[in-house]
Amino acid sequence: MSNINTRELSEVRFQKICNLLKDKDVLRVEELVTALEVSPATVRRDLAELEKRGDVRRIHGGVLATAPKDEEPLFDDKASLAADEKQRIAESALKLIRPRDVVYLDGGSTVLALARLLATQSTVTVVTNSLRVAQVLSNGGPKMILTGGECRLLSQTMVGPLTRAVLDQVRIDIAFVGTLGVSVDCGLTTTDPAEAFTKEYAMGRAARTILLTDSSKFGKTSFVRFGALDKCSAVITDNHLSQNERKAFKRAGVELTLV
Amino acid sequence: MSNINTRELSEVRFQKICNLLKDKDVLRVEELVTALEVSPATVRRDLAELEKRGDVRRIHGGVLATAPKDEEPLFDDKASLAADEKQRIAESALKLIRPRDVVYLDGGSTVLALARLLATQSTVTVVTNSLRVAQVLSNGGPKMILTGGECRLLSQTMVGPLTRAVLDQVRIDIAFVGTLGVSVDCGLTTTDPAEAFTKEYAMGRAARTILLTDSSKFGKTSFVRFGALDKCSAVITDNHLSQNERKAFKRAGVELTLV
DNA sequence: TCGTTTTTGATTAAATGTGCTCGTTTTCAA
DNA sequence: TTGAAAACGAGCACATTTAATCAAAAACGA
Repeated sequence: MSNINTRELSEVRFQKICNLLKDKDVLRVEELVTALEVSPATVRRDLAELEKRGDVRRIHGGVLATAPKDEEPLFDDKASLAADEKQRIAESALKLIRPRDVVYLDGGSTVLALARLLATQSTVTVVTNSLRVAQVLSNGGPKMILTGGECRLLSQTMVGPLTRAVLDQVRIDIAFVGTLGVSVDCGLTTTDPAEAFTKEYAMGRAARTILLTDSSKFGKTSFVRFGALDKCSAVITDNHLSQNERKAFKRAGVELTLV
Repeated sequence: MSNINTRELSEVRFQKICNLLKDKDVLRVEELVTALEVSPATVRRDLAELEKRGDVRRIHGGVLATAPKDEEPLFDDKASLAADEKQRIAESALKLIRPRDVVYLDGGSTVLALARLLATQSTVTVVTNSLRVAQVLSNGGPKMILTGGECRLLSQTMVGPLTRAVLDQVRIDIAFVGTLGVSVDCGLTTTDPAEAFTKEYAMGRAARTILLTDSSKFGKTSFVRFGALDKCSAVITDNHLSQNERKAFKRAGVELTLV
């Protein structure tokens, strides 16, 4: 009576599929058939359900993990992806800050690494639209001004036209911004229009803008553009950047700092 | 005398099911039948009850442990004091909010309790200058707008003239503010001038202002005044308020709601 | 003791999940 | 562009699970 009971519950399969997708971000239906020991029809039904939930993205012949690369990582990334690179980039960026500078810090994990380094400074003033930066600096350190604005859950930032109200009233010496995509063709891009608005506006208010981004973002293009490359006084990234990309950006007249 | 107590009370079974789910986060109905030595019908009835309580999630063929909700590492200092009173005050305040209201939430632990109750609402819009409120609502819930401004470490709020920039651009239906002192003579008082400025400014922008404060603040006077009592449409406090204070405020024409 | 209420177990019809077949769509190479 | 192979979705049959209903057993109060 319980010999057929070896069959798993559907939720367990869902879980397994998601775990398999963490190791290998594309799976064929046939692979899942052998891995889960169920029929192709069941695999397809499972994938349809998971797609409906937004956990995977189906393609002909298989399935992709959602959030391939240019999607925004959820705010639990902390020290996960390229932590070493982000740390080195942040340390390099710190050298550009002078005493008593007013520093703008954008959302994004690389900029957040810079915020951690600033926690012990006290002469600079930090202006930020990032709640995570605010959290890092909320135990003391530099004087901090928040931009206000509508709160965007995914990135934990304050974005949109309302941010202009505060930004209009401050002077920014140096702005550090991150990005989800940077390419020679499209410049700087991100997913959310309101987020893009605030990035662009803050850059416009700053005497200098420094782009901080790990090399994986190069050549990527996201949804909304928030500026051309020439808006950046400098670009700091890690030394895993491919030769092709280095040449392309060099031709475009962008000065790269690789750390 | 319990002659043949072969049967357990249902609550005992509930407990056992929950314990089993801690070891193994998915269980078949069949497993529970053998583990608890009851009929499938009883198991299903138990699961239905546990699901209604929110302790488990049923699926076809079995049951899942509910997602272990991320516990807030919230470093609650004052929030633990008079927690019951604050909770009751917050619950009473919640009734004053109508669907689609724009709600202003001030800093302070009593108002923070109200924010927690609003975390499941989605029709209201929250405007706040409190980073703690932002943290509570950062996992979803109502649309949230932050005022921006200078960050005050002690209270984890955004204060000062810069908050005006955003506040000027929003309409507030109902504002909930806390205080450090409330007295018939001096009205509402707090320690920090910049904090006082923002409280007063937000109150001026709101159609209605509700003061939420536990009874220990009555008769106290702090450093900076941020408004008279008649600026509040209502005052909600706990029922430990002394008779003397009740009379004094009644004479001053303030309507108190005691919970 | 009796009658009532609550809980449990059994029965049955409805709902759900799975694997199969079959016609259609997509992909890839000629 | 065209044709073959692979992949897909829809419908069907079969097995399992579930909800609804009812009867029996136990607990309870008088």
